[in-house]
Amino acid sequence: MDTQRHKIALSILQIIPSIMRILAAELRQTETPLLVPQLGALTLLAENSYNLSELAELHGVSLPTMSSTMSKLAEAGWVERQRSKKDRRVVMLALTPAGREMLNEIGQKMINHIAANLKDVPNSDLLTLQSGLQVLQTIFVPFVFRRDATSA
Amino acid sequence: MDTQRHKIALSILQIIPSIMRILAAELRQTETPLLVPQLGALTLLAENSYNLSELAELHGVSLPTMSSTMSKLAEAGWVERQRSKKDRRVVMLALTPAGREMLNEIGQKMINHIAANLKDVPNSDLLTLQSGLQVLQTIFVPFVFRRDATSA
DNA sequence: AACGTAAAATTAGCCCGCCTAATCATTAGG
DNA sequence: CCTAATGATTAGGCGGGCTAATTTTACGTT
Repeated sequence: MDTQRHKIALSILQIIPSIMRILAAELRQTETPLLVPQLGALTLLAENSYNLSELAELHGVSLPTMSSTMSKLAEAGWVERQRSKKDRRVVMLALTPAGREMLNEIGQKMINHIAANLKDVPNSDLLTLQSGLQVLQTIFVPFVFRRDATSA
Repeated sequence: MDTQRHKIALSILQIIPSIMRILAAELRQTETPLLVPQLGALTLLAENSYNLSELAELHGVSLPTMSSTMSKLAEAGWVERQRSKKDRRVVMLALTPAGREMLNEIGQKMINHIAANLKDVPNSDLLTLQSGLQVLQTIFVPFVFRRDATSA
C-alpha cells in the first residue's frame, strides 16, 4: 500500500481527462480548422520530417490511425506524402509551406488562449506548475519511445 | 509577451494530450469494460446522484453527449435512470449496486496501474508532481463550474 | 383555463480518433 | 526464385464529441 503514489494516481486519473476536454473545447471554440491530435502530429512534423511509422510511434497511436490522420491533413494541403526512393515501401511526411504557416498561426493562437487561463495564477504557483509538468513529462512521455523497447 | 506563461501553455498543450492517450491505452489494455469518459461519469455518480444536466455540466460535455453515455452505461446495467416525481422532465441518474461494485474494482485497478508508472519516481519528484497537479486542478477544473456563471 | 414560452431530455445526423484484421506493395534472405 | 518480413493503406467497427430538431413537461400571462 503506497498511499502517496495512489493518491497521485487518482489525481492524474481525475484531472488529466478534464483538462483534455477543456483543451479540446477551446480548440473548437477558436474555430481553428484543427483538432488536438492533428495539431500534435503537425507539431512533430514542424521540427522534423518523419515516415509514417516513426510518426505513429512518436505520437503514441497505431499506424492506421496515423495514416488516416495524415490523409486528412494531406487533403487539406498541409502535409505532403512522398515515397522514399531508397525503400519504396516507406512514406515520408513533411509539412507544406501552407501547413507550416497555418501551424504557426494556430499554434500561437492556442498557446495564447491557454496562457490566458494562467493570467491570474500567482508566480509561485507558476513555478510549481512548471516543475510539476516537467515531472509529468519525464514519467509519461518516455513511454512512447519504450513501446518496442522490448526488442532492443 | 509573457514568456513564462506562454512556455507553460505550450507544455500543457504538448504534455496533456500525450498523457491522455497513454491513459486511454492503459485502460484499453487492462481489458476493462470501461473507457475514460465512462469511468469519469461513474466516478461522479459514486459520490452523488445527479440529474442529466448536472452530470453533463460537471463532466464538461454537452447534454446529448452525456445522454448517450448514460444510455450505454444503463444498457450495461451499471446506471439507472429515474424520472423525478417533482419535475417529470428531470431524469435522475444513480449507480446500481452492480455498477458500484464494478467501479470499485476497475477504479482500484486503474489507480494501481497508474501508480505503477510512478514506481521509480523519487520522493522529491512526487511532491513536486503533487503540488503541480493541485495547481492544474485549481486552474482548470473550476472552469467546469463557471460555464453558466455568466448568468449568476 | 388556455395559450405560448421555457426548460430537460432524447433522437438524428455528422465527423474525428482510436482500434484490429485484412490487404497490397516492396524488400530481403534463403 | 520464392518465401517471409516490413511499411503502409483499406475495411469495418465503436465511443465520444458536437449541433439541430423533437418531445415532454412546467410555468407565466392573459
